[in-house]
Amino acid sequence: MDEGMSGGFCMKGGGGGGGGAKCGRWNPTAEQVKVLTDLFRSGLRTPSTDQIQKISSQLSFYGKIESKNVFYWFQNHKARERQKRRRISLVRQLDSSLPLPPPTPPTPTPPTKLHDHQYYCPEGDHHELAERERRLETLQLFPLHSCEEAEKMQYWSTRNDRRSETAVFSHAFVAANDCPLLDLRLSSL
Amino acid sequence: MDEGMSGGFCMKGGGGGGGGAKCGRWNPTAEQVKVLTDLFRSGLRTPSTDQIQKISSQLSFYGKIESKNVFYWFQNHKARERQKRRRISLVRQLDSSLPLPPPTPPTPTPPTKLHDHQYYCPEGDHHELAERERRLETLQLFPLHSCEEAEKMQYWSTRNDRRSETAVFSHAFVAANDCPLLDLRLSSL
DNA sequence: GCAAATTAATGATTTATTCAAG
DNA sequence: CTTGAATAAATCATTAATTTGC
Repeated sequence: MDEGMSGGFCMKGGGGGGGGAKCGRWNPTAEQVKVLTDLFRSGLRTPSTDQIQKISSQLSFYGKIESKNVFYWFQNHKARERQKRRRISLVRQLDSSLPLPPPTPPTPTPPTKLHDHQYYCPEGDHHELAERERRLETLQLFPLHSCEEAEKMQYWSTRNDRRSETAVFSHAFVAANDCPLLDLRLSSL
Repeated sequence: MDEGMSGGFCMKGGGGGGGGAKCGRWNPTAEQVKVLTDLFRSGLRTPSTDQIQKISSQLSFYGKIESKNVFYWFQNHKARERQKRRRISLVRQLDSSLPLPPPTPPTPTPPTKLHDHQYYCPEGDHHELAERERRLETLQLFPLHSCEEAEKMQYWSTRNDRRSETAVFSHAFVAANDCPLLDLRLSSL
């Protein structure tokens, strides 16, 4: 069951920089994860090559890391988030977990406290997600969990802004640690 | 902003049967809590509307209760279990800073085409830390036995396979009590 | 022993995300 | 790019435990 401490890093013996074996799998540090998560949460979904290199470079400060690790991390994280959402939607396709206005007609006292909050989705007229969803069903084994463990910081986080991209980088790093605070802006390339 | 008023809803009038008295908020009975807890432990995390209604209906046997109470209970319980788990899991990242092998590949990776499609799949074993983290939490959460099955069943029970749902529910109730041994199967609705 | 005051649990709301659709 | 759907996290608020003084 153990993750396999891996008697030691086998390193990718194969082709230079190519043959990644299961031996020396990247094991991100907490700081690295935090930075990546913050970047993701800040809107970064598919970093460009340049961005990946910068990120990787800066993250190497915290520990061993390669560009591809960054690339994979984003790809996996994005995919996993999607799957999670899909599964949840599936589970509640026809329903809506909610305090729901009791379908039970005879409710002597319709609580005034029952504000029309979020939950509310009576009809189950979901789109034709059925197909793919049904297939996903069998694939899902575990509930869900996200590595969103970032502390709640006052991110203005404007995903739309192009500036945010650069700002995001700095910010993420600042949040992660107070050490390097490097600049990953493309302009600084 | 408008904080002062607080909830400001001492809504009374009690629900149907209840009679006035403590109507500020639901006060679950021991039996109700036991059933809910067993359902949770059986893997039920986000009950559907139908499930909520059934649970609520059956739990009303023990005392006053509403659907939303069930909904909130699961929300809170799930969140607080996770929270508890998070507190404990401060131990991680044991090998964050390894001396890393001397021969750092001169060409970590010339990712010139990251955006096109797959980077380059070495072995296929590239997962991020999220997986490890998730597994850890899962194990800690259900140290007793495999709850994975229950969860799987839960997800499967969406629509195609109702037997699973039945199984989960029956299981929970059987374990929960010694009294009514109620049946929450959809078919029994 | 009881009751007011204080603390701990936990039910109920609000807020901030994320992905998806238009 | 904007809006919709649906949480999960964070927070608020009330009830039950308990502590303390008489």
